[in-house]
Amino acid sequence: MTETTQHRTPDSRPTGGLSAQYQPGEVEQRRYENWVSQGYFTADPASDKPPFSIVIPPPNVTGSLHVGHALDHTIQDTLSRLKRMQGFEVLWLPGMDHAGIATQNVVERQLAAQQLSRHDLGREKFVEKVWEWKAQSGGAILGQMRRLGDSVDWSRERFTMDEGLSRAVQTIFKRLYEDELIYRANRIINWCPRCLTALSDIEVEHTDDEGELVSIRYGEGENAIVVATTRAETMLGDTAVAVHPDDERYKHLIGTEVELPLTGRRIPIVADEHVDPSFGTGAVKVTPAHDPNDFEIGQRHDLPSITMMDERAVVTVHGPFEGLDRYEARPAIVAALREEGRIVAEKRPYVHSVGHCSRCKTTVEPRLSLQWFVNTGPLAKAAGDAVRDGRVSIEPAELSKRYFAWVDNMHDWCISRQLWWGHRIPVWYGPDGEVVCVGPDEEPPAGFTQDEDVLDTWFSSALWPFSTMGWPERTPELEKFYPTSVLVTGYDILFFWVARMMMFGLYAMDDVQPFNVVNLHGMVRDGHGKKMSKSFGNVVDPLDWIERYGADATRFTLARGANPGSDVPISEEWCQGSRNFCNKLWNATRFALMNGATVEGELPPAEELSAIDKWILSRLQHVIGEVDEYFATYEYAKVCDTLYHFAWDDVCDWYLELSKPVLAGSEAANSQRVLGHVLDQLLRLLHPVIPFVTEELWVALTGGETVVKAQWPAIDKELIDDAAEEELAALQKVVTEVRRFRSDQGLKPSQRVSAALTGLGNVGIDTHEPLIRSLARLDAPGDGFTATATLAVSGAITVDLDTRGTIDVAAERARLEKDRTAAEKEAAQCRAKLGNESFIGKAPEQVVTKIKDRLATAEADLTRIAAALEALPTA
RNA sequence: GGGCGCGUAGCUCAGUGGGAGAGCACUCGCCUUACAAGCGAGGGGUCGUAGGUUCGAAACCUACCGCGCCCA
Repeated sequence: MTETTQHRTPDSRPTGGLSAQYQPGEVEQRRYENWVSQGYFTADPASDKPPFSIVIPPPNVTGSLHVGHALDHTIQDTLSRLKRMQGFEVLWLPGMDHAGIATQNVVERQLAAQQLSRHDLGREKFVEKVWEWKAQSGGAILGQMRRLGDSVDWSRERFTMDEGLSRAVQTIFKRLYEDELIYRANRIINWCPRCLTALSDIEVEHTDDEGELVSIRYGEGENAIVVATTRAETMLGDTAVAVHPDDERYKHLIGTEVELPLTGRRIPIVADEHVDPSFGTGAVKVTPAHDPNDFEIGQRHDLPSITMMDERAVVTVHGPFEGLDRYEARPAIVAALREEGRIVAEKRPYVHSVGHCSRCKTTVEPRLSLQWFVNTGPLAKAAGDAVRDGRVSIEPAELSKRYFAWVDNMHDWCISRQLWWGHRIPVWYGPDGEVVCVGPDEEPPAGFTQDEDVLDTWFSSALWPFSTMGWPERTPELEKFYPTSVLVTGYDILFFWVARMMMFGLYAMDDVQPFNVVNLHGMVRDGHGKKMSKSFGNVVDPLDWIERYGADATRFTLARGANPGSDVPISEEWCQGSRNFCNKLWNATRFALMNGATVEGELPPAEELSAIDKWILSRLQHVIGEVDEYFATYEYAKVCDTLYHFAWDDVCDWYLELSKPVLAGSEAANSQRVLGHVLDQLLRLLHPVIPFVTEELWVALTGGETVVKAQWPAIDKELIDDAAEEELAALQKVVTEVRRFRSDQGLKPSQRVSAALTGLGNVGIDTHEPLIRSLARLDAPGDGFTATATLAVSGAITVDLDTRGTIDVAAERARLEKDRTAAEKEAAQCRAKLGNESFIGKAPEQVVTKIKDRLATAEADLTRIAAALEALPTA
């Protein structure tokens, strides 16, 4: 298998230098570099063509191409290439995200290997170090995008931390600040005790974890009250116990105080509507500094907040527990309470929902702290309205419900992060508590110091559709390409990113939406629909597939699985199938070249064409129409499926086989031209999904410069030919029936059989008799022809075969009986319907007619099957 | 707990009122001058369960069972 069969074909016929098998590795790099150097992907804002633009969801600078990117990029590249061929000026803008926490973590890990922390370097040196890291190791994904074939405009690559984008960040921050849409406040936020930073709500992942539920008795005797908690350690920070105001069990206690165990503090018992009387004992401990719900209860009842842990989740309250980590403190405190006889019940394990840092998986600690927030109210309203009024459509539309649920209930967005890598908050503080927000071209007053925090990475990502085009300047790019045409991304970041781009885009761009369409795709899963995970060992590395099967096969596998809104299962077997498909195209084109296929000159007029040529041209028109329709509705799987079947079934299995005799003869010219045309069009249609093999083949076939710039096929209604399609359907039926007979009879393909065909004229295919004979391997009846079997094909065609007396009667009887059973079932179904008066009376006329036709066909079949069975010799 | 979605062939999925489909897998036969990464033929499904609407339900409605995702 290692040796290629490059010169196996007779060299008398030109093959365009194509080997017997497609070798993607040899083609891809060469083609890609050529496309880029020719400038095919460079967008021109001054162009007269209508614009089509996509901004890439910027991958993390730390990232490498995983299979999710491969899907996302395949779709974007497919759309970009399609639109380019359709005559649009296409901008697909690439770039990367600085990925605050992720990148800082990477560099900190490197420092840790040298026993250093970022504090040893200091802020300035550390940030320098991160830039160094980026220069050396960042952006591996960019090279990998080339291998996938991404037709991005490399001349416009951007980075969220580059100068222009930083300027955009500062500009919008100041605007929002001045519009009072950004504020600073002491709030309870999600805190990662490992990353030591605040997180926004959506950077927290909830999972059901095993914990414990401990019931603790506060107070003594009649005034005792039992609270249930999963976080016993936080009792050190309790400032109240809350019950529901209507809870009869506790009415007498409302307004009284109990002693908080282990501390000697006395805390009030308050009534609050938000307490669920059915949870636990119906009484809850209130720790305003360490729980978001408790924080709100605290606000409503004016309770003090006692912070009992530091930023690393270590207990800071003086006493025996001071210095213990939260997980050490929990059992220690439970033990101490148990000793006092205060533990009433313990449930272990107790499964409940726990939040984790989306970056490092550490359990999030709610923490009261001073942070910056975006007031999302008016921004989220506008973001919802843009979808509601149709300026932005979400595809598939069902997912817009989720979008509304999110934007209509958005919490204020915590945007400050206690990190060093990111856009530093442009707010400066004066010696006397002055606060100044500094714009891009402004200087802070002397003696002021800048806020230490940086912005959430998603803050700059939210500006991506316009910051990358030069905003806040009014650039030709913005003029031409904003709003962007489509945003392609996974439904998992609808909230992270899409909603935020909508808010900032509408705000910054005078209420013009950042994109017209949001095309959401699913998550890539393994061949059994399971989530890919390292621990499960089912992760596909797209680069591995590209290496072994080619970028086109990888892309086709992904696109073929991409049904709207649903996840995309892939497996290596299916990728092999895609590779086989590319090879099929390769060989079809090779065959065409060996047989003089050409794209020179006009197509011959219909009246000069054979039914076969007219048929394939007609089929092609339908396919063009279907592909256009499916692209318009983002049905990538159906685009692929349609083209796969047209190419393999119609073109290769039938058209090429039917054309072989003509192409080998002296009157091949018309078919050579039609074959050239069909392949030319087919390769164009496939190019957006599988760019490399189509480019190689199209150039070989047509001698053109590149299929990248070729015009997208348009339907020619003149070429639709129903008569030719019916004719070919009849022809296919005869051939298939004879093949089935041969197969059932165990006749080998090499075994020629004499046969007489009658009745072909009944369906107008008498002229195709030689073809039928060739495809079904039937010889003309010679002297001494004796029919030993008769095959009655529906449509009054009869094939008498001379099988030299060796007919397998049992096999033939079985075959006919199977046909009879099917026909009987069909006839019975039809009769039942037609015998139903309600059906006749209420069903539409064309349905009734159709059923009548079906019955007639079934009855005719039954008659000929009965005759054939009758004619069989008895065993 | 709230919301959304899904149960169709061994696997993964199309089909959304009128003849149960595809890819892969499987069985049988073939080195057939483009392709064995191929060609030809075939087997395989009470469309999750139970009711209902309808002349007619895989599709529409209700309930239940099972699974998934998002949010709290």
